[in-house]
Amino acid sequence: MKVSKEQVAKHREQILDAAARLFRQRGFDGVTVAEIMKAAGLTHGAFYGYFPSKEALIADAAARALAPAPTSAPLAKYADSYLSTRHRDNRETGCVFASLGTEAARGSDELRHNVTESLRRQIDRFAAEAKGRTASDRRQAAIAAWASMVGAVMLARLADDEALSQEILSATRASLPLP
Amino acid sequence: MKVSKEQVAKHREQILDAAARLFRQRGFDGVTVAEIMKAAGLTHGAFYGYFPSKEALIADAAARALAPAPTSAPLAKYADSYLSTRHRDNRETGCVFASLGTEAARGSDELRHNVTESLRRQIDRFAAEAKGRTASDRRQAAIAAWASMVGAVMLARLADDEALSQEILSATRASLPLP
DNA sequence: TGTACATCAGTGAACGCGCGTTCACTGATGTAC
DNA sequence: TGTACATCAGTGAACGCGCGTTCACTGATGTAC
Repeated sequence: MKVSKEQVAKHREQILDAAARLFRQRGFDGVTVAEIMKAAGLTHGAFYGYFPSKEALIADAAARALAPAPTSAPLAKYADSYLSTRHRDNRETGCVFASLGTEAARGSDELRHNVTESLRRQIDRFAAEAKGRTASDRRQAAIAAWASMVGAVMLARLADDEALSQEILSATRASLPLP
Repeated sequence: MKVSKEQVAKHREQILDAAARLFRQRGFDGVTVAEIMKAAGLTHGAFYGYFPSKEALIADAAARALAPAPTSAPLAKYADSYLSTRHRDNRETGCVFASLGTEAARGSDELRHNVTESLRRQIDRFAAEAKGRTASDRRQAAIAAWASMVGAVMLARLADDEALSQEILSATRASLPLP
Protein backbone atom coordinates (compact mmCIF):
# COMPACT_ATOMS: atom_id res chain seq x y z
CA MET A 1 0.00 0.00 0.00
CA LYS A 2 1.35 3.33 -1.07
CA VAL A 3 1.88 5.99 1.59
CA SER A 4 2.03 9.80 1.51
CA LYS A 5 5.28 11.69 0.98
CA GLU A 6 5.15 12.97 4.55
CA GLN A 7 4.83 9.39 5.78
CA VAL A 8 7.86 8.40 3.73
CA ALA A 9 9.95 11.17 5.25
CA LYS A 10 8.73 10.23 8.72
CA HIS A 11 9.48 6.56 8.14
CA ARG A 12 13.01 7.38 7.09
CA GLU A 13 13.52 9.28 10.34
CA GLN A 14 12.07 6.37 12.31
CA ILE A 15 14.43 3.92 10.66
CA LEU A 16 17.45 6.15 11.32
CA ASP A 17 16.42 6.76 14.94
CA ALA A 18 15.83 3.07 15.61
CA ALA A 19 19.13 2.15 13.97
CA ALA A 20 21.04 4.84 15.87
CA ARG A 21 19.71 3.50 19.17
CA LEU A 22 20.04 -0.21 18.45
CA PHE A 23 23.52 -0.01 16.94
CA ARG A 24 24.85 1.87 19.97
CA GLN A 25 23.17 -0.60 22.27
CA ARG A 26 24.24 -3.85 20.62
CA GLY A 27 26.86 -3.03 17.99
CA PHE A 28 26.62 -3.01 14.21
CA ASP A 29 26.78 -6.79 13.93
CA GLY A 30 24.47 -7.39 16.87
CA VAL A 31 21.39 -5.91 15.21
CA THR A 32 19.57 -7.21 12.12
CA VAL A 33 17.88 -5.18 9.42
CA ALA A 34 14.60 -6.88 10.37
CA GLU A 35 14.95 -5.77 14.00
CA ILE A 36 15.59 -2.19 13.01
CA MET A 37 12.57 -2.13 10.69
CA LYS A 38 10.37 -3.66 13.35
CA ALA A 39 11.53 -1.03 15.86
CA ALA A 40 10.69 1.60 13.22
CA GLY A 41 7.19 0.13 12.87
CA LEU A 42 7.67 -1.40 9.41
CA THR A 43 8.46 -4.80 7.91
CA HIS A 44 11.91 -5.72 6.70
CA GLY A 45 10.94 -5.78 3.02
CA ALA A 46 10.52 -2.01 2.94
CA PHE A 47 14.12 -1.42 4.01
CA TYR A 48 15.63 -1.42 0.54
CA GLY A 49 13.30 1.34 -0.56
CA TYR A 50 15.15 3.56 1.91
CA PHE A 51 18.76 2.39 1.91
CA PRO A 52 20.82 0.43 -0.62
CA SER A 53 22.38 -1.82 2.06
CA LYS A 54 22.85 -2.32 5.78
CA GLU A 55 26.32 -0.81 5.41
CA ALA A 56 24.84 2.41 3.99
CA LEU A 57 22.38 2.59 6.89
CA ILE A 58 25.25 2.18 9.33
CA ALA A 59 27.01 5.23 7.89
CA ASP A 60 23.83 7.35 7.94
CA ALA A 61 22.65 6.19 11.36
CA ALA A 62 26.07 6.92 12.83
CA ALA A 63 25.97 10.43 11.34
CA ARG A 64 22.57 10.90 12.96
CA ALA A 65 23.81 9.69 16.33
CA LEU A 66 26.93 11.87 16.07
CA ALA A 67 25.13 15.09 15.19
CA PRO A 68 23.77 16.14 18.59
CA ALA A 69 27.05 15.48 20.38
CA PRO A 70 28.43 19.04 20.30
CA THR A 71 25.99 20.76 22.66
CA SER A 72 26.39 24.32 23.88
CA ALA A 73 26.69 23.50 27.59
CA PRO A 74 29.80 24.76 29.39
CA LEU A 75 32.60 22.24 29.08
CA ALA A 76 32.72 21.44 32.79
CA LYS A 77 29.01 20.57 32.83
CA TYR A 78 29.39 18.54 29.68
CA ALA A 79 32.28 16.59 31.22
CA ASP A 80 30.20 15.91 34.35
CA SER A 81 27.38 14.38 32.37
CA TYR A 82 29.70 12.60 29.93
CA LEU A 83 31.59 10.93 32.77
CA SER A 84 28.43 10.03 34.70
CA THR A 85 27.14 6.54 35.47
CA ARG A 86 23.96 7.66 33.69
CA HIS A 87 25.85 8.03 30.42
CA ARG A 88 27.79 4.82 31.04
CA ASP A 89 24.55 2.90 31.57
CA ASN A 90 22.72 4.30 28.55
CA ARG A 91 24.73 3.38 25.52
CA GLU A 92 21.72 3.58 23.25
CA THR A 93 21.48 7.36 23.54
CA GLY A 94 25.10 8.10 24.39
CA CYS A 95 28.34 8.95 22.64
CA VAL A 96 29.07 7.00 19.47
CA PHE A 97 32.83 7.06 20.02
CA ALA A 98 32.48 5.31 23.35
CA SER A 99 29.85 2.80 22.20
CA LEU A 100 31.02 1.93 18.69
CA GLY A 101 34.58 3.25 18.44
CA THR A 102 36.56 0.09 17.85
CA GLU A 103 33.96 -1.34 15.45
CA ALA A 104 33.64 1.90 13.50
CA ALA A 105 37.40 1.97 12.97
CA ARG A 106 36.96 -1.13 10.79
CA GLY A 107 33.89 0.21 8.98
CA SER A 108 33.24 1.63 5.54
CA ASP A 109 34.98 4.71 4.19
CA GLU A 110 31.72 6.64 4.43
CA LEU A 111 31.26 5.73 8.08
CA ARG A 112 34.81 6.68 8.98
CA HIS A 113 34.42 9.95 7.09
CA ASN A 114 31.28 10.85 9.06
CA VAL A 115 32.91 9.91 12.32
CA THR A 116 36.03 11.93 11.52
CA GLU A 117 33.99 15.04 10.74
CA SER A 118 32.27 14.75 14.08
CA LEU A 119 35.59 14.20 15.82
CA ARG A 120 36.93 17.41 14.27
CA ARG A 121 33.88 19.40 15.41
CA GLN A 122 34.19 18.01 18.90
CA ILE A 123 37.88 18.91 19.14
CA ASP A 124 37.20 22.42 17.86
CA ARG A 125 34.45 22.96 20.38
CA PHE A 126 36.65 21.74 23.21
CA ALA A 127 39.56 23.86 22.03
CA ALA A 128 37.41 27.00 22.13
CA GLU A 129 36.87 26.55 25.86
CA ALA A 130 40.04 24.76 26.90
CA LYS A 131 42.79 26.23 29.06
CA GLY A 132 46.12 27.23 27.54
CA ARG A 133 48.14 30.30 26.62
CA THR A 134 48.36 29.71 22.86
CA ALA A 135 45.77 28.33 20.48
CA SER A 136 47.99 25.32 19.93
CA ASP A 137 48.16 24.67 23.70
CA ARG A 138 44.39 24.84 23.90
CA ARG A 139 44.00 22.47 20.99
CA GLN A 140 46.41 20.01 22.53
CA ALA A 141 44.52 20.15 25.80
CA ALA A 142 41.23 19.66 23.96
CA ILE A 143 42.44 16.53 22.20
CA ALA A 144 43.90 15.01 25.36
CA ALA A 145 40.72 15.78 27.31
CA TRP A 146 38.48 14.25 24.66
CA ALA A 147 40.62 11.13 24.32
CA SER A 148 40.56 10.58 28.08
CA MET A 149 36.79 11.05 28.28
CA VAL A 150 36.08 8.61 25.46
CA GLY A 151 38.59 6.12 26.82
CA ALA A 152 37.20 6.41 30.34
CA VAL A 153 33.58 5.70 29.37
CA MET A 154 34.68 2.75 27.25
CA LEU A 155 36.78 1.30 30.08
CA ALA A 156 34.04 1.98 32.64
CA ARG A 157 31.64 -0.07 30.52
CA LEU A 158 34.20 -2.81 30.12
CA ALA A 159 34.88 -3.30 33.81
CA ASP A 160 32.64 -5.89 35.46
CA ASP A 161 33.30 -4.37 38.89
CA GLU A 162 31.09 -1.44 39.80
CA ALA A 163 33.58 0.15 42.20
CA LEU A 164 36.40 0.10 39.65
CA SER A 165 34.06 1.36 36.95
CA GLN A 166 33.01 4.36 39.02
CA GLU A 167 36.59 5.03 40.01
CA ILE A 168 37.57 5.24 36.34
CA LEU A 169 34.89 7.85 35.71
CA SER A 170 35.63 9.97 38.77
CA ALA A 171 39.43 9.80 38.46
CA THR A 172 39.20 10.88 34.83
CA ARG A 173 36.83 13.72 35.71
CA ALA A 174 39.11 14.92 38.49
CA SER A 175 42.12 14.91 36.18
CA LEU A 176 40.55 17.11 33.53
CA PRO A 177 41.96 20.66 33.60
CA LEU A 178 38.47 22.14 34.03
CA PRO A 179 36.71 23.92 36.91
CA MET B 1 44.75 -39.31 12.61
CA LYS B 2 45.71 -39.14 16.24
CA VAL B 3 48.52 -36.83 17.26
CA SER B 4 50.96 -36.76 20.20
CA LYS B 5 50.20 -34.94 23.43
CA GLU B 6 52.91 -32.40 22.66
CA GLN B 7 51.28 -31.72 19.31
CA VAL B 8 47.93 -31.18 21.00
CA ALA B 9 49.41 -28.63 23.39
CA LYS B 10 51.18 -26.92 20.50
CA HIS B 11 48.01 -26.85 18.42
CA ARG B 12 46.11 -25.25 21.26
CA GLU B 13 48.73 -22.51 21.42
CA GLN B 14 48.55 -22.03 17.66
CA ILE B 15 44.77 -21.66 17.78
CA LEU B 16 44.96 -19.13 20.62
CA ASP B 17 47.71 -17.15 18.89
CA ALA B 18 45.88 -17.08 15.57
CA ALA B 19 42.64 -16.06 17.28
CA ALA B 20 44.35 -13.35 19.33
CA ARG B 21 45.80 -11.83 16.16
CA LEU B 22 42.75 -12.16 13.92
CA PHE B 23 40.24 -10.92 16.49
CA ARG B 24 42.29 -7.78 17.13
CA GLN B 25 42.67 -7.21 13.41
CA ARG B 26 39.07 -7.73 12.32
CA GLY B 27 36.91 -7.91 15.44
CA PHE B 28 35.19 -10.86 17.08
CA ASP B 29 32.39 -10.97 14.50
CA GLY B 30 34.71 -10.36 11.56
CA VAL B 31 36.56 -13.66 11.88
CA THR B 32 35.16 -17.17 11.46
CA VAL B 33 36.12 -20.29 13.35
CA ALA B 34 37.24 -21.82 10.04
CA GLU B 35 39.59 -18.89 9.35
CA ILE B 36 41.18 -19.18 12.77
CA MET B 37 41.70 -22.92 12.38
CA LYS B 38 43.17 -22.44 8.94
CA ALA B 39 45.57 -19.80 10.29
CA ALA B 40 46.51 -22.29 13.02
CA GLY B 41 47.26 -24.92 10.37
CA LEU B 42 44.27 -27.17 11.06
CA THR B 43 40.79 -27.75 9.64
CA HIS B 44 37.68 -26.33 11.24
CA GLY B 45 36.33 -29.70 12.39
CA ALA B 46 39.07 -30.03 15.00
CA PHE B 47 38.04 -26.82 16.72
CA TYR B 48 35.49 -28.36 19.07
CA GLY B 49 38.06 -30.72 20.45
CA TYR B 50 39.81 -27.64 21.87
CA PHE B 51 37.04 -25.23 22.80
CA PRO B 52 33.34 -25.71 23.54
CA SER B 53 32.29 -22.70 21.45
CA LYS B 54 33.54 -19.62 19.61
CA GLU B 55 32.49 -17.53 22.60
CA ALA B 56 34.76 -19.56 24.88
CA LEU B 57 37.64 -19.10 22.46
CA ILE B 58 37.02 -15.36 22.45
CA ALA B 59 37.40 -15.21 26.24
CA ASP B 60 40.59 -17.32 26.20
CA ALA B 61 42.15 -15.59 23.20
CA ALA B 62 41.52 -12.19 24.75
CA ALA B 63 43.20 -13.34 27.97
CA ARG B 64 46.15 -14.44 25.89
CA ALA B 65 46.35 -11.12 24.07
CA LEU B 66 46.00 -9.19 27.32
CA ALA B 67 48.70 -11.06 29.21
CA PRO B 68 51.86 -9.49 27.76
CA ALA B 69 50.50 -5.95 28.09
CA PRO B 70 52.12 -5.04 31.41
CA THR B 71 55.75 -4.95 30.39
CA SER B 72 58.52 -3.75 32.63
CA ALA B 73 59.66 -0.82 30.48
CA PRO B 74 59.70 2.61 32.12
CA LEU B 75 56.33 4.29 31.79
CA ALA B 76 57.56 7.09 29.54
CA LYS B 77 59.04 4.61 27.05
CA TYR B 78 55.88 2.54 27.19
CA ALA B 79 53.77 5.62 26.47
CA ASP B 80 55.99 6.52 23.51
CA SER B 81 55.50 3.15 21.89
CA TYR B 82 51.83 2.91 22.85
CA LEU B 83 51.09 6.27 21.25
CA SER B 84 53.16 5.55 18.14
CA THR B 85 51.89 5.21 14.57
CA ARG B 86 53.47 1.76 14.63
CA HIS B 87 51.09 0.63 17.35
CA ARG B 88 48.17 2.39 15.67
CA ASP B 89 48.90 0.59 12.40
CA ASN B 90 49.34 -2.86 13.90
CA ARG B 91 46.10 -3.74 15.64
CA GLU B 92 46.77 -7.46 15.35
CA THR B 93 49.61 -7.38 17.87
CA GLY B 94 48.55 -4.29 19.81
CA CYS B 95 46.49 -3.40 22.84
CA VAL B 96 43.20 -5.27 23.23
CA PHE B 97 41.47 -2.32 24.89
CA ALA B 98 42.12 -0.10 21.89
CA SER B 99 41.29 -2.74 19.27
CA LEU B 100 38.32 -4.55 20.83
CA GLY B 101 37.17 -2.32 23.67
CA THR B 102 33.65 -1.45 22.58
CA GLU B 103 32.90 -4.99 21.36
CA ALA B 104 34.31 -6.62 24.49
CA ALA B 105 32.06 -4.45 26.64
CA ARG B 106 29.11 -6.38 25.14
CA GLY B 107 30.80 -9.77 25.44
CA SER B 108 30.39 -12.74 27.75
CA ASP B 109 30.86 -12.54 31.50
CA GLU B 110 34.05 -14.55 31.21
CA LEU B 111 35.50 -12.18 28.62
CA ARG B 112 34.66 -9.12 30.68
CA HIS B 113 36.13 -10.76 33.74
CA ASN B 114 39.42 -11.44 31.96
CA VAL B 115 39.53 -7.92 30.58
CA THR B 116 38.79 -6.38 33.96
CA GLU B 117 41.61 -8.33 35.61
CA SER B 118 44.02 -7.04 33.00
CA LEU B 119 42.71 -3.51 33.45
CA ARG B 120 43.37 -3.73 37.19
CA ARG B 121 46.94 -4.95 36.62
CA GLN B 122 47.56 -2.16 34.13
CA ILE B 123 46.27 0.51 36.51
CA ASP B 124 48.38 -0.88 39.36
CA ARG B 125 51.46 -0.88 37.21
CA PHE B 126 50.88 2.71 36.12
CA ALA B 127 50.12 3.81 39.68
CA ALA B 128 53.47 2.45 40.87
CA GLU B 129 55.31 4.84 38.55
CA ALA B 130 52.87 7.75 38.34
CA LYS B 131 53.45 11.19 39.80
CA GLY B 132 51.57 12.36 42.89
CA ARG B 133 52.08 13.02 46.57
CA THR B 134 49.71 10.41 47.98
CA ALA B 135 49.00 6.89 46.76
CA SER B 136 45.48 7.98 45.91
CA ASP B 137 46.83 10.86 43.79
CA ARG B 138 49.09 8.45 41.94
CA ARG B 139 46.26 6.03 41.34
CA GLN B 140 44.05 8.80 40.01
CA ALA B 141 46.79 9.93 37.67
CA ALA B 142 47.35 6.34 36.52
CA ILE B 143 43.70 5.85 35.62
CA ALA B 144 43.46 9.15 33.77
CA ALA B 145 46.67 8.45 31.86
CA TRP B 146 45.55 4.97 30.83
CA ALA B 147 42.10 6.16 29.76
CA SER B 148 43.62 8.88 27.60
CA MET B 149 46.09 6.47 25.99
CA VAL B 150 43.44 3.90 25.12
CA GLY B 151 41.07 6.60 23.91
CA ALA B 152 43.76 8.25 21.82
CA VAL B 153 44.76 5.09 19.94
CA MET B 154 41.13 4.25 19.29
CA LEU B 155 40.42 7.75 17.96
CA ALA B 156 43.63 7.79 15.92
CA ARG B 157 42.50 4.58 14.21
CA LEU B 158 39.05 5.99 13.65
CA ALA B 159 40.17 9.19 11.91
CA ASP B 160 40.46 8.86 8.15
CA ASP B 161 42.83 11.84 8.03
CA GLU B 162 46.48 11.04 8.66
CA ALA B 163 47.38 14.50 9.97
CA LEU B 164 44.54 14.54 12.49
CA SER B 165 45.33 10.98 13.49
CA GLN B 166 48.96 11.81 14.24
CA GLU B 167 47.95 14.96 16.04
CA ILE B 168 45.74 12.92 18.39
CA LEU B 169 48.65 10.65 19.26
CA SER B 170 51.20 13.42 19.79
CA ALA B 171 48.87 15.75 21.68
CA THR B 172 47.92 12.94 24.04
CA ARG B 173 51.57 12.00 24.55
CA ALA B 174 52.51 15.60 25.28
CA SER B 175 49.71 15.93 27.82
CA LEU B 176 50.75 12.92 29.89
CA PRO B 177 52.42 13.94 33.18
CA LEU B 178 55.54 11.91 32.33
CA PRO B 179 59.11 12.84 31.45
C1' DT C 1 -15.85 18.31 -8.03
C1' DG C 2 -15.96 13.64 -9.12
C1' DT C 3 -14.14 9.50 -11.41
C1' DA C 4 -10.56 6.28 -13.66
C1' DC C 5 -6.15 5.05 -13.65
C1' DA C 6 -1.01 4.98 -13.03
C1' DT C 7 2.22 5.06 -9.46
C1' DC C 8 4.76 3.22 -5.92
C1' DA C 9 5.48 2.30 -0.50
C1' DG C 10 4.76 -1.56 2.05
C1' DT C 11 4.05 -6.68 2.76
C1' DG C 12 5.63 -11.18 3.52
C1' DA C 13 7.29 -15.28 1.22
C1' DA C 14 11.37 -16.81 -0.67
C1' DC C 15 16.35 -17.07 -1.96
C1' DG C 16 21.10 -17.98 -1.35
C1' DC C 17 24.85 -17.80 1.30
C1' DG C 18 27.89 -18.23 5.20
C1' DC C 19 28.22 -19.22 9.62
C1' DG C 20 28.71 -22.14 14.04
C1' DT C 21 28.39 -26.68 15.02
C1' DT C 22 28.03 -31.94 14.50
C1' DC C 23 29.45 -36.38 13.10
C1' DA C 24 31.03 -40.71 10.75
C1' DC C 25 35.22 -41.94 9.46
C1' DT C 26 40.53 -42.26 9.25
C1' DG C 27 44.88 -43.41 10.69
C1' DA C 28 48.68 -42.32 13.94
C1' DT C 29 49.65 -42.93 18.87
C1' DG C 30 50.62 -45.37 22.71
C1' DT C 31 49.36 -49.22 25.75
C1' DA C 32 48.91 -54.25 27.04
C1' DC C 33 50.78 -58.56 26.51
C1' DT D 1 61.64 -55.95 22.21
C1' DG D 2 57.98 -56.84 19.16
C1' DT D 3 53.07 -57.33 18.01
C1' DA D 4 47.83 -56.49 18.42
C1' DC D 5 44.64 -53.51 19.63
C1' DA D 6 42.13 -49.57 21.82
C1' DT D 7 42.20 -44.75 21.83
C1' DC D 8 41.36 -40.44 20.11
C1' DA D 9 43.03 -35.94 17.28
C1' DG D 10 42.10 -34.58 12.92
C1' DT D 11 39.39 -34.54 8.48
C1' DG D 12 35.86 -32.93 5.57
C1' DA D 13 31.05 -33.52 4.39
C1' DA D 14 26.84 -32.19 6.13
C1' DC D 15 23.32 -29.80 9.01
C1' DG D 16 20.37 -26.16 10.39
C1' DC D 17 19.75 -21.66 11.19
C1' DG D 18 19.71 -16.74 10.60
C1' DC D 19 21.09 -13.24 8.01
C1' DG D 20 21.03 -9.68 4.08
C1' DT D 21 18.64 -9.21 0.14
C1' DT D 22 15.03 -9.85 -3.70
C1' DC D 23 10.56 -9.93 -5.65
C1' DA D 24 5.59 -10.64 -7.01
C1' DC D 25 1.83 -8.77 -5.23
C1' DT D 26 -1.39 -5.36 -2.72
C1' DG D 27 -3.84 -1.37 -2.07
C1' DA D 28 -3.60 3.60 -0.82
C1' DT D 29 -2.12 7.90 -3.04
C1' DG D 30 -2.40 11.40 -6.06
C1' DT D 31 -2.82 12.78 -10.90
C1' DA D 32 -5.38 13.42 -15.41
C1' DC D 33 -9.58 14.32 -17.42
